[in-house]
Amino acid sequence: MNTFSEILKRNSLSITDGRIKILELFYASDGALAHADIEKNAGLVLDRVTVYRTLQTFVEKGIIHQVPTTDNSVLYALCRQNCANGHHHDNHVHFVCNQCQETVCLDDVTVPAVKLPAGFKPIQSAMIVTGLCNNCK
Amino acid sequence: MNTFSEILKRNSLSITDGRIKILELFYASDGALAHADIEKNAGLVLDRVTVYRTLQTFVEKGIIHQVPTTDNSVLYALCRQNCANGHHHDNHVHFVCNQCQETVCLDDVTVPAVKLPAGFKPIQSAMIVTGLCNNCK
DNA sequence: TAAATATTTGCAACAATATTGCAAAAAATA
DNA sequence: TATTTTTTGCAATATTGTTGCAAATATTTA
Repeated sequence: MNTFSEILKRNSLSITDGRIKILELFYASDGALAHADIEKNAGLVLDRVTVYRTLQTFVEKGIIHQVPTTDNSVLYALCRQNCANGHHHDNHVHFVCNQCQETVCLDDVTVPAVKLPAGFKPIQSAMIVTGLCNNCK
Repeated sequence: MNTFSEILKRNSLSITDGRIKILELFYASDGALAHADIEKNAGLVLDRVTVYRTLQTFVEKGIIHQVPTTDNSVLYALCRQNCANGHHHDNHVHFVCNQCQETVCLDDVTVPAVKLPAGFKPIQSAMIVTGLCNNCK
C-alpha cells in the first residue's frame, strides 16, 4: 500500500484510481493547480464531474485547500499538515509568479494583522503577493 | 452637463444612458458591486452584454477596479482618485462582511509588506479581510 | 471468498456566467 | 445636417460548475 492510499484511508475515503491520480498530480506539482490543469492531465482517465467532486471531497477532508487569487480563478493546493479544519487555510500568504504563472503557498509566511477602521471586526484574512518566484527571478 | 457626463468625457468615452446609469449605481453604493447587482438594477435599460462591456471599459479607463475576493466572485468598485493606471489598485485592503455580504474598499488601510523567502521578489500585494463590518457588528 | 452494502463514477441534462461577430442605433465630429 | 466613429442589442457560442440517477467499483460482513 503506497502513500496515496494511506492518505485516502486516513480520511475514510475509498481508494480509487481517480483519487490516486489526482493526489499524484498535486504531489508532483510545486504550486497550486486549477481544475483545468487537473482535467488536462487526468481527463483521459476521469470525467469532468468526477474531478469537480474529487476536489470538493479533498477540500472537505482538509487534504487540499482553495487558494485565493486576484483574478477570480479557482486554484487548489496541498495542505502541508493535512489538518482537520478544511476551511481555515487562509492564514498563509500565497504567491503568484508573473513569469511562470505558478501559485505557491508560502506556508511559513503568515498574513500580518492590519488595523481596521472603527467598527470593523476581522475574522479571517487572506493575502496574495504577485511578483517573481525563486525560479524565475 | 452633470458629473457623470464629465467623468465619461474626461476618459474619452461617449456619453450614453447606459454608462451614466451604471456610474449612478456605483456612486449610490457604499461597497463593491457584482455584475449581477448591476444587471438587476440596469437590466431593464441595458443588455447583459452591454453591462459586461461597460464594466470592462471602465476598468481599462481606471474608473472602477476589480475587487479581489476569497470566494471567486467578481466584484467592482469605484476608484477613488480616478487614477490612470487601471491595473494597480491592489494596494488597499478589501473587507468582506460575513453578515451583509458587502465588500468595502478600505482606502485608508494599505496592505502591509511581508518578508518573503529568499528568491521571491514581490511586485504587488492584495489583502482581503473577512468579518463583521461597521454596520453589522 | 462470496454476497451484501456502501461509495464512487460516468453520463446526460441543465444552469450560470462570460465572450464574439455583426448589423442597427446612437453619439461625436466635421 | 451629413459623415464618421462609437456603442448597443441580438444571436450564437464557449466556459465553468451542478444535479439526478443508474452502472460500476470498493468496502464490509458473514
